[in-house]
Amino acid sequence: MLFQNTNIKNVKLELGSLVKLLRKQNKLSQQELADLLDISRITIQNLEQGKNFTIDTLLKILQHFDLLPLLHKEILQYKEQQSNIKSLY
Amino acid sequence: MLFQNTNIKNVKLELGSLVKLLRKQNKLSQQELADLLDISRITIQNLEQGKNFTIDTLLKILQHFDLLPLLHKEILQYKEQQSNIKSLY
DNA sequence: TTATTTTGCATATCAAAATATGCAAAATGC
DNA sequence: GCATTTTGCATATTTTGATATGCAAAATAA
Repeated sequence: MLFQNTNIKNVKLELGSLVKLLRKQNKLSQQELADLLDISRITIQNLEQGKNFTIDTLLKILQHFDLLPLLHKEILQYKEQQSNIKSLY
Repeated sequence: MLFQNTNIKNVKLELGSLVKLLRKQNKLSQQELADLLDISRITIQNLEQGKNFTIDTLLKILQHFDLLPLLHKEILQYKEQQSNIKSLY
């Protein structure tokens, strides 16, 4: 499609799409990834399809693909940035 | 503390800390933010304290502070980047 | 200080995420 | 083509996130 408008539903769909991409690039089936993370295949399936899910599920997956440090850094940087902005007033 | 080691628990704590920062900068109480998003104060309290929570709760909060487009963009960019890397092999 | 607001935490209940199982459709490999 | 693997989806059950309420501690304001 031409563009994606930003709303909660689409962000969840994109997150699901990203997880599926990472899983495929690592040549893992839903069941294999589920077993590695000690969660069920259905949980991964629901996440990949844009259903609601918990932050623990997402972070377990990101951790497996070594993306937790990157996310952690982004959060810390954004916090730092926000704190600095406030101090200007 | 000197540095934060990256694990799931700490990332959840940082996310909670970020939400609290955004809420305070906008001079909202937990109850006021909860009312605006039609969720309960306890849900926001748990998120801010690093407990487990759903992606819907987080995205509602980010949406309120106009951070959904930024997150959406980051996800799309990361997906694009990953796809390009794979095509090199 | 004192009064007011906000927050943290406990308990209990409700709603929904996570799970288990089975099976058909789709994708993959031979 | 056929066999195998993977995925999607349905139903039912278990687990847990979300909620409501009350109250004490902490923070804020007066």
